Amino acid sequence: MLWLREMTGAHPDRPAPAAAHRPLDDLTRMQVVQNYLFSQLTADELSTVLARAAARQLAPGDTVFRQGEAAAHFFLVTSGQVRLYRISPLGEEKIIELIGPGALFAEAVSFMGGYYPVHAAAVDQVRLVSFAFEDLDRALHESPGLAFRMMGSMAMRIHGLVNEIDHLASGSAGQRLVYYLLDLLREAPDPQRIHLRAPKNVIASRIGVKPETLSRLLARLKDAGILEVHDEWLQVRDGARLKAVLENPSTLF
Amino acid sequence: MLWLREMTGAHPDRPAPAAAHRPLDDLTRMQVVQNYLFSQLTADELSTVLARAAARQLAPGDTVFRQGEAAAHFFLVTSGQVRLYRISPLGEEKIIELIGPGALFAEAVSFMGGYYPVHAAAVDQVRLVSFAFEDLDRALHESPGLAFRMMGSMAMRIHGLVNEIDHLASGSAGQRLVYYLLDLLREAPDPQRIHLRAPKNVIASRIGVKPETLSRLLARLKDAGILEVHDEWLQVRDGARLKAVLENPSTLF
DNA sequence: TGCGGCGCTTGATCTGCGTCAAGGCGGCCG
DNA sequence: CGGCCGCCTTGACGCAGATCAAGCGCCGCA
Repeated sequence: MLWLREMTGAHPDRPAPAAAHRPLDDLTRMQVVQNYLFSQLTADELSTVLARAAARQLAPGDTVFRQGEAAAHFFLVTSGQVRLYRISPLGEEKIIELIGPGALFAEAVSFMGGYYPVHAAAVDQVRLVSFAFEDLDRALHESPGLAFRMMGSMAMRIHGLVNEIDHLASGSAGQRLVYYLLDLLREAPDPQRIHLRAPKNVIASRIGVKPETLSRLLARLKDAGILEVHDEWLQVRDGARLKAVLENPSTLF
Repeated sequence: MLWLREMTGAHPDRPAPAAAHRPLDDLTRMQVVQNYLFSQLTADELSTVLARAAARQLAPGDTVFRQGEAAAHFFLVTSGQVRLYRISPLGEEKIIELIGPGALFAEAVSFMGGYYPVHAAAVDQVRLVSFAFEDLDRALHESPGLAFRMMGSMAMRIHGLVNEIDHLASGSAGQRLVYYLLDLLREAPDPQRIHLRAPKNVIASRIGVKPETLSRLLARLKDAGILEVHDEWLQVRDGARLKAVLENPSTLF
C-alpha cells in the first residue's frame, strides 16, 4: 500500500486549522452505529473500526479532501451537506453528488483503494465523522465473519433502496402516506394509536409531499371516518379501511 | 425455528420437475457479469464463483425456495418476476418484495448465513440464474482483495440508487429524460449520436413517465432543434443546449 | 394482397399536487 | 399582558403529466 506514505501532511490526528477535531460523543456514536455499514458490528469490532474516528465541524466552503489525494479516510455526514465536485479542464466546477445527513461518502473508493476522484467541500455548516480506512481494514482481517456480515447489510440496504424507488415511482401521495402510517402502526404498542414522532412538515418531506398536501390528505382520512387527528397523535378508527385504501386508493383519493 | 422441519421435500439441488436446469449460455453470462456484484471480478474469480451456476426456467407459480430452508443459493432474475412472500399465522400470504429482471435476491441472507426468511415463487414465466453461495465463499477466501472490491462496488451501487431517488423526487420528467440522454451520450462512441438500446416504452418506464409523455418530450427537443429522432437513434444537433436544459429546464419545458 | 396487431405519435381532456395567499392557534419573549 | 413568530389548516388557482381516444406506419401471417 504505497499511498500510505503520501499522506504525510494531513494526518487525521493533527487537527486542521479551520476544522475542530474531536473524539466522538455519545450522540454521534449513536448515529454511527445506526448506519447500515456498521449496524452488524460487535462491540469489539466497533471499537477497532472507531479507533481513530473523529468528529469534525466545518464552516461553509471548508475542504474535506482534494481530488488526487490518497483515499485513506471515509466520512459520515451527521448534519449539513457536503458537495463532491470536479474541476473540468476549462476550470468549471461540476458537482458530482451532494451528500446529506446520515450518508457516507468516499467509502467506495476506500474499499477499492486508490485516490479520491473528486474534491469534497462543505456546502453549509457541516458536522461529520471521519474514519481511518486502515482501522476498518484491520477489523476485517481480525474478524473473519465480519466481511460477510457487512456485505449482507449492504445487500439489504440495496434492496431497501430499490424498493423505495418503486414506491416513489408508482404510488400516489395518498398511498405513500397510508403506507407510512401502516409502517408506524406495525411497531406501535397500541394498535389504535399512532404517534408521529416529528412535526408534520418533517413527515411531509419524508413521504415526498408539501405540508399543505399532507394536511389535506389527513383531512380526507378524517372525513372518511378512518382516523382522528390530534396534533402528533392519530387515533385509528377503522384499521381495515386504512389497509384497504392501500390496495385501492381510488375509493378515497 | 419449528418450521425447519417442514421443508423436507424440496431441496434446491434437486431440480424441480417443472424447472429446466442448464449451464449458462453466453448471453446469460453477459447479464451476470454486468451485475454490480460481479462487475469487479477477474476472469479467474468469475470462474470460481460460477462453478456451479445454472440457468433455470420456471413456469408461473413454480417455487424457487421455501421459507426455512438453509440459504445455500442466491439468484439473479434475467426475465420475468419472482415474488418473495410469507405466510402469516392466519394463513394469509403477504408479499414482501417483487424481484424483476437484473436484480439479485437471497444474496443478503446468503452473506449473513442462515435460513431463507421468506418463500420465493415465480409470478410469470421466469428465467433466472442460481449461484451456490459456497462458490462465492471460496472465491472470497482464495482472493484476498476480492471482498474489498465487491464491497466497493456495492457501495457505489448504493450511491447510485440514492442519487436516483433524489432525481426521481426532485426533477421534472423533462429533466430526467435529458439526464438519461446525457448519460447515454457520455458512454457513446460518437458524441453526436445516441442509441437507445430498447424500445421507447421501456425507456419511458425507466425514467418514470408514460410512453405518450416521452413521445411529447422528444418532440419538444426536436422542435427546439436540439436533436433529431430516427427510431432508436438520436442525432444530437446542439449538445450544449441539451446540457443547458438540465440546469434550467424552464427554457424548454 | 389484404388484414389484424403492435409500437409510436398526436390531440383533447382530466386531475393530483404544487403554489400563493389568507387566516387560526399556541408558545415565547419583551 | 400584548405582540410576534412558527406551525398548521383551508381556499383558489395553475400546470405537468396521466388518461382517453383516434390515427399512422410497419410487420407477420393467412
